[in-house]
Amino acid sequence: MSDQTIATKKEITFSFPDGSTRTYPSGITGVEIAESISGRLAREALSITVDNTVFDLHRPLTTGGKITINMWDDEDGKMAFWHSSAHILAEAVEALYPGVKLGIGPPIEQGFYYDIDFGDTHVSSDDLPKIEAKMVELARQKNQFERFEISKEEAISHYREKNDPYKLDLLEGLEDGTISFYKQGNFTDLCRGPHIPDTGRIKAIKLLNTAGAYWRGDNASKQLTRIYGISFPKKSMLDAFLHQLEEARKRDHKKLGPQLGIYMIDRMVGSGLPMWLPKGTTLRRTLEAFLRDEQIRRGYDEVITPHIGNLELYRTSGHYPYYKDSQFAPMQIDDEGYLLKPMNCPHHHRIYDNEMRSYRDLPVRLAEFGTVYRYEQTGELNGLSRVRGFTQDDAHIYCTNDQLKQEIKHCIELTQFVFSTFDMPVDIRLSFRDANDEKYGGERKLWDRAQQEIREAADEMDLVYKIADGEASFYGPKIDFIIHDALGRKWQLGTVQVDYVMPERFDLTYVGSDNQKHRPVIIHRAPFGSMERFTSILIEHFAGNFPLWLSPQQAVIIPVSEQFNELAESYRSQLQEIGIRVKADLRGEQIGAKIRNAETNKIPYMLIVGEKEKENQSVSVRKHKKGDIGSFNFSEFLSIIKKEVDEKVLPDQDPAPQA
RNA sequence: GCCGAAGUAGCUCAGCUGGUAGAGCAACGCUCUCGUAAAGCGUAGGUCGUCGGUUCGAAUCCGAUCUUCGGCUCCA
Repeated sequence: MSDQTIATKKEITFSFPDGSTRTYPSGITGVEIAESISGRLAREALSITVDNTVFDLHRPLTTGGKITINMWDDEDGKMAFWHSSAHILAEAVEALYPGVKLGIGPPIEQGFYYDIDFGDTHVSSDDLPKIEAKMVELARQKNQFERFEISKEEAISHYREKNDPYKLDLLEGLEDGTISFYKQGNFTDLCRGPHIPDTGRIKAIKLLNTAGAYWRGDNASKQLTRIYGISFPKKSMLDAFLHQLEEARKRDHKKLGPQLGIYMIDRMVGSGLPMWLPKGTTLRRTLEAFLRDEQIRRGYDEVITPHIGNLELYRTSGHYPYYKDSQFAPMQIDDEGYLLKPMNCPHHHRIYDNEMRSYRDLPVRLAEFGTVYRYEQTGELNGLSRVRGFTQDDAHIYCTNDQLKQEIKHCIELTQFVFSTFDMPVDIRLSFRDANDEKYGGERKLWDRAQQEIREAADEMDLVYKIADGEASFYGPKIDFIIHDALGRKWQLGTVQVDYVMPERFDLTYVGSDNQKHRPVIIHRAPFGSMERFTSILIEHFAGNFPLWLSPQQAVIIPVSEQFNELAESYRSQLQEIGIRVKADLRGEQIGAKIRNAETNKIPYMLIVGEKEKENQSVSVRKHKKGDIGSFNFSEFLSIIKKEVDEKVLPDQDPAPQA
């Protein structure tokens, strides 16, 4: 960069996001540009982006281009803010723990962290308030972030002197002439930047937790202490963030799941092996029925395959011994090795190969809710979302190369339909191969064609997508669906993957119109991914307040007193008759207690019956979280509730029946 | 697997520097027969995750181990 060049009389022109352009003398800084527009802009600006490169606001600019002055709401602004916060964290730690060695301290999606080698000192979350207080003190000093460039040689001797092996390791990968340092207060760090103008912008700081993290993410190298934190330009933003955290904590499926009777994990059965309780099973079977019906409508055939398979099957697929470390050890049966199945595909491939396939039969779409077992490391297990035994909503589509594009479209369409039912927005990522040919199997020519067709399919469906090079699986490119839940968190769920490798390995063929054998291509797809993981996300997405069609118990009948138990029973059987999951609460409790009980169990409908209802065959309806919605003729209510189930109405868009 | 934290009644939690466990809710029994988020009284319930050590004495101190939580690594 030539920004060190003293500004000449040259003029440079910037174009702003609104399309307007302005001309300034070369060497002008971002702050000065902001000031020329408004004082408030200058006060709140955090960084400036020129033609996709982000600069400090105090950096003299010598080339014009498209600029954005980044505020808190701009991604580039926020990243600079959190990056600068990480520097303050490091400054505070250096002040409190002299002699520590610093690793890296980047901004992340929500906040920042710094990896630090504390030597023999143990730092735990108990120490965070102290560090946090120091950070606040340093932030208040309003120290400027000063940038300077130095030679690689100087940088190396600086860190030799400080005896910091991590920074020296980082320096090795850097070119001379591109090395910059940033200094604020008493702290200097090797850093590419950019940073916010001064520490005073940071008004609220919270250190969240500590964790071990391997240097450079390599589990063979030393583990450093990572401190996570977040910071904001306003105290109120921190409060809102903490409130959001609290919300997420309340929705935690590990808490809500067992509480609502969805699942349990029992140490005698084994960790990572969840058991679906009756209510959870109802929920899961309802989800499965939903997807199964859609699949049948779309020409899938359902199959069922065993939970174990001969080791030979997995040698053929290549999964054994390649994934040996993440599988349960094979068992010996009559001199042969058997494996608890880690995926369903090989079984399905053998079903495909069971008969002679003609091009007229294709595509063959085999679907199975197939349970698989994988050995996950103990530290990885997490409620329902990371387990050792789970069920995939798996399917394999065997088709010709000419059918591929159409089939990809079908899969995308099904996946989108599924997520729209839950009102979950979806991001689409096309995961393609990168230049490292070593990583991939199958013919390059076929890959290129598949990637082309995936892209065409996405374009023809007017999808908005991102392309991620290097994210493909080893056997083919794929489309990943990343959904957003009600709290705005992102989860990668469904995938649609193209596979050229397995047809070769299993020698799968079909007879073409030319009477010659041809290779089919396989699409692996799973909209939910895994029933366990998807359920965990559903629980958190809805905070346990499931839409009526998914609720394990859809209604409870509450007689005002025991005198009306008979009426309650009669209503219950009529509701059950039309397929509603309903119970009558006939306990000798008071009505308020029964209602409270139903509310805490998140039962969508509470139907109160007493004298009035007995007289005119009506029902007083109370909705979960909404309260009393009035009285209905009972037979009228039957059709209302039936309709709500059939239409899969979501809790929020709920057109509450008017009394 | 690695770093850090935590495990007391079904649940939520109390139990100070060692003196052998306590509350609320839930459960069960009785009374109340009740109109939209907790009726009253009573009963029962714990070898304080497990094993070992220190001590006259351990929920409390030490060690090991298991499980869970927050991360790291991994994820066909």
